[in-house]
Amino acid sequence: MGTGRDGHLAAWAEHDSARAGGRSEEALRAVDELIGVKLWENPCWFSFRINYLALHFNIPVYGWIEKHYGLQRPDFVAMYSIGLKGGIAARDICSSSGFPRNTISRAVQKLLEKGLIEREVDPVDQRSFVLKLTNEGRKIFDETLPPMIERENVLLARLSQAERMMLSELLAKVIVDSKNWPSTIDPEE
Amino acid sequence: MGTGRDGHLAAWAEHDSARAGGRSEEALRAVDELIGVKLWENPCWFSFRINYLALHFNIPVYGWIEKHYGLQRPDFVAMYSIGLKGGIAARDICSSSGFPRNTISRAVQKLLEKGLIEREVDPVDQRSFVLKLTNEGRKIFDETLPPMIERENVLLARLSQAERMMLSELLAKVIVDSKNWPSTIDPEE
DNA sequence: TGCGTCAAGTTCCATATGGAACAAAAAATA
DNA sequence: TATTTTTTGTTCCATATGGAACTTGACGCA
Repeated sequence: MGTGRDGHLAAWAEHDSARAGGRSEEALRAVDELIGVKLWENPCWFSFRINYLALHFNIPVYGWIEKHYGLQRPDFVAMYSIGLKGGIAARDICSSSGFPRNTISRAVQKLLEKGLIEREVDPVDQRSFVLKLTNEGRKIFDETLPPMIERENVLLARLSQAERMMLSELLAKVIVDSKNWPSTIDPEE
Repeated sequence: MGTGRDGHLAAWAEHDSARAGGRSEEALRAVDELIGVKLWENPCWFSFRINYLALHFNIPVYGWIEKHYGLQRPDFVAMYSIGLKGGIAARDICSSSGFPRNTISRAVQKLLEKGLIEREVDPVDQRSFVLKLTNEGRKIFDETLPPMIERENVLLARLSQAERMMLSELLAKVIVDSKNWPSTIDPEE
């Protein structure tokens, strides 16, 4: 664990050394005042950075998709998931995306109505359905990929190829451990 | 820029080398099937990872906060922002958190009603208000910090201290560039 | 000084969202 | 086998959410 036994606040203090190392005077002035504080003087440095980046990907990308295809975020997330791996069930989309069952249920129905996916009863489990993209769905999937990738490249523009690989590996290493994360914070639950 | 001129899909191909390098056979089996695909065979590797991590911080943390303090996400985000830097205005919370003006406006009013913050008219701009935590607000801020930091440590448990610093610096380097990101994807806007 | 434009915060309103209860099938248990 | 418990997807409903219009004050410019 490392930092665990030192208590909660130790992590903040330890992280201070990273602050001093990583921050240039130029960087301090480069960002908005409060963003700077949230970036450099924030005990929850990780969650702010993650959320800030997610935000600056999601808002433009999902805004654009809704405007052009009439699909909102849960709809597109479902379609994208099916596009990445055909034959999955709604439950898989839930667990990998974090959206609740009912939201994904609605998304699936909307995609069916629009003719972007099709489904048939899973032969080995009569309750659930096997989901696949239609040609129409695949077309949209293919069309939306480039602007999404482009947005990622905009965000990552300052990182070299080596830095991107390093970032990719670090984030993957964290996520691979996700099966060990308790789903709640509360000890008494 | 680097990858920019190679076109959109080049980034995916280039990233393939990272995949082969970073992924162990153990890692492949360690995560849920679809999560594995989204992690290792996803042209939008960055946004998935960021969103997945944000999710697994936000849901337990904000769920716990709402349950214990009756504050929802925008409320707490506003309070946390003010706690990090007193004297800010609502507009600052919007730009650093991505929540729209009306949502933050409601959050501020709720915090005022609960006596967690106080505000006075900004002397140099009669339209806006200077926001500060009350003692009560500061108390909640202090109480919520440890479990939030603890949740970060749970997520980052597999990373060494050196890896955390590396991750911290890489993410910061990306965010410092955020002033250069266009707010939209659409070229014709 | 007066006028048009912009920015901060609020209010209104349509709807997207998620919790909870539900039905049906599968799995577990006895 | 019979019975309980879990899982999958849907429906219902209260409400959180964000777009758009609005008010008021600041700012630019003639």
